Amino acid sequence: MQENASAFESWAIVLKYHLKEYIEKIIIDWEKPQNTSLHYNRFLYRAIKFEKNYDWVVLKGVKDDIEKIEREINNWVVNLPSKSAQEKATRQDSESALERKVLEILSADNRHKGQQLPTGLFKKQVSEATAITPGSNSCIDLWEFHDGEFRIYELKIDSNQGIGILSELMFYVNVMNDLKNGIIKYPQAKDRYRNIETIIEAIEKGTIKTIVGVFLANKMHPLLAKNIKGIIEILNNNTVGILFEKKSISYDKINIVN
DNA sequence: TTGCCCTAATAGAGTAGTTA
DNA sequence: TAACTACTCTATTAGGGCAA
Repeated sequence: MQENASAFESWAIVLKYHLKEYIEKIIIDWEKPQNTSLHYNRFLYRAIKFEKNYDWVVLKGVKDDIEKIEREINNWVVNLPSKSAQEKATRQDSESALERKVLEILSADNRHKGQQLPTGLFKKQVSEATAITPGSNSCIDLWEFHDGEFRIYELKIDSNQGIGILSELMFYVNVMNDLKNGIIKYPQAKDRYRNIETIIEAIEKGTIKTIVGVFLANKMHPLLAKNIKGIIEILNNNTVGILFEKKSISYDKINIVN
């Protein structure tokens, strides 16, 4: 999803920004791969959400596959953390070490927060046989819930400046938005880790009003960094809808203070 | 020569499944 | 149910290509 060849939303957004006077619509077209895979399913989900979120995006790909995803999505569940996240990073300058530092900062107040929240999609129950998308290590870096706002942080260290950060964050935001809206669900589980009960309770009580995807990075890909305000403006000019005077889905960028 | 970008290889983290 | 294994995926690193 993060690789250049796969991050189609990222390229579409930056093209739409940098060539705004030339581009009215962006058409996403593709052929069915010979061997369909979990990655192809995730691509389909991402493509469908991209078109739903932005009225200038048109899907022209394999119609049967799009319709199949739309038909079955209500049966999907998201996997839950099966244990606590690792406490120690192997390297002090690693992304996971930075993630824990930021979590400590978030922990300074009383907001609900957590790290490494899985986002694998499965049909009805979590198992290898029922996997829809890659799920074993597809996780939201950090999350925070306060006053109706569910914030998803996508953290990148300075050396990781891929353009795919945008596609990755969009995927996480859409999964959480579908969870919030009851389109996809969490399965039953007796063991709960990483503060997941807070999220489940918030979904059940309907207290999540808005999802905010936050780019948490000092350095970004040049096509994003130079014009991040304009990029975010395009991201926020979506058609997802407004709840309680706030966008259901929005994006923001903050710098990491070392 | 230097710095940047990209790619491929590898290490590490997290997951589901299996077994005792 | 805990411990272990196999597997997948992401993050990280090293090295090559290219332009200034």
